[in-house]
Amino acid sequence: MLPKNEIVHGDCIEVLKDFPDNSIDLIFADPPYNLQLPKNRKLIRENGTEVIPVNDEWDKFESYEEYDRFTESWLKECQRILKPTGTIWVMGMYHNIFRVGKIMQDLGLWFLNDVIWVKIDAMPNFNGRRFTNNHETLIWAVKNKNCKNYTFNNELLKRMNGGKQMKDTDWVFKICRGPERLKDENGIKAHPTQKPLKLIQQVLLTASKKGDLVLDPFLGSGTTAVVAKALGRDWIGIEKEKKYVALAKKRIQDFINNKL
Amino acid sequence: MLPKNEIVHGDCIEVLKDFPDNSIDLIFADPPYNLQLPKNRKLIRENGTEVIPVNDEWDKFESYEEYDRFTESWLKECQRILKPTGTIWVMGMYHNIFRVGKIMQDLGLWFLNDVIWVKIDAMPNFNGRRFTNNHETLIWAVKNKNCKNYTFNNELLKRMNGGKQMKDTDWVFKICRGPERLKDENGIKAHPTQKPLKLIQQVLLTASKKGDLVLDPFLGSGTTAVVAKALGRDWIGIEKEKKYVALAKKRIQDFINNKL
DNA sequence: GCAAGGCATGAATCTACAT
DNA sequence: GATGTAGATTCATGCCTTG
Repeated sequence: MLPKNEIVHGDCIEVLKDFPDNSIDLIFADPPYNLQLPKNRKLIRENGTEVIPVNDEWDKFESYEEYDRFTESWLKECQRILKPTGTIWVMGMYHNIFRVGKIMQDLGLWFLNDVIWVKIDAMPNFNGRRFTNNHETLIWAVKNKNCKNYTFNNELLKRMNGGKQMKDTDWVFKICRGPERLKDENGIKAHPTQKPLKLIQQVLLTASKKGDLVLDPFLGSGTTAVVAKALGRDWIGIEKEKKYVALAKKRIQDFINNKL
Repeated sequence: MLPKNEIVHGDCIEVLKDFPDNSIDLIFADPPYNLQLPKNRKLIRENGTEVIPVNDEWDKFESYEEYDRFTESWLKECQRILKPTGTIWVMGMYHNIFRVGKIMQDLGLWFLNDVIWVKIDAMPNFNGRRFTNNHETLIWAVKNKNCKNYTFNNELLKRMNGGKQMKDTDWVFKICRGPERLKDENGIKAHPTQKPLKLIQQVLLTASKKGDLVLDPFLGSGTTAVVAKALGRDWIGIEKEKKYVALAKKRIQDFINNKL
């Protein structure tokens, strides 16, 4: 039925179709951003090193329409399986978050906040033709407009914030670099978009309780699973790419071994 | 032809239809967040408290569609009249900005940044069920993907930012309160969504030059006109509500009188 | 051992110009 | 227009080497 505390290898839309209605407490989704980078262009730093872009096949879509169809499909399933007391978090940046947000509203998901993750140590804008991209947006929503009884750990958040109510602009975290960043056998980043543990931790501390069931339909490097495990939540991760399934499995096992 | 340095009283979509193609250097738009339909009108008691209407009758999906049609109409005109070297700024918050952003992308407008205005002195969230809303989002875009020669005053921005490249999260300004806030004869705020001068000033300093022509299709209290005048830009303002036309006209005249 | 400096690098819708 | 090549451009952070 529900494969708790496991990674499911497969297309998330297909996998989600087998999940029962109203069964998930919290969904964290970091879907493909549809970056649309120019082809055959390299970005070289002054010191001669090359910026490795997100160029994976999973981020490529033929058109806005195709991206929208994909987005609506997985969001529809997520909405269906989300409990009325649950919440969904969807993360993105200006390439995709506006499309995603409109589709969420059209499905009837009801927004609670759009939270700004202000990045520390983000990459500068090299050519000086725009502002530095220094944030990502997290849309936080309930299943529909009538859902009022969702989890929001206000007192905990206030304690974490020096006694003051936390703002949608108070999420300031480092990007994932250094020892936390998973590397492959060549020392290159093993996943192009690994998210920081602290960011996901903030999501789970905000909107879930111990024993809740957390779903990540785009598990990637497995950050959500590790954080859920650490915080005593059950979790389900879905990942399409076999190599990332293996990466995340090893990561989770390493985490458990070091913990015990 | 182009009513420079004037306020045009009328529906912005109708007014914009008479403007020639490729004629505006910078558009700043702070569109309405809610539908202005009669069935959605809010009732305000004499003591200022709000009568909450029964909303169950009207179809929520229909209202989104109505808002989307309106949004697409004015954005289409704005895109048409924007110079290939110009840029458009559209401001909003989570109620509307995702819908607006998707429609902009669908029209072919090409995003440069989504800038976060981090508010100072924003209202707290009283019931402790969400994060405090502490920001608004400004989408900054060019007419289409191929437009590269837009104005971005990088050197000025760096000087304003201590020699460092400015980030999309560096826009921290107070909300419009105190003497800057226009009041009516009863001392009540004369416009519900008056924006701070410094915010609009940052927009114009970022993406326009002296002598450029700036358009605000939702002029409201006239902040854009005042800032444009102060910075030596020409401007056009469109405003549908007669009382706000009068308010802005007086404000601009007061500004000119005090300046001279 | 400690301080200073070199070096790597991060979800990025690069720009200008020639062909 | 589309494509290819050369050019100009950037910040914070942490690890590691050097002195």
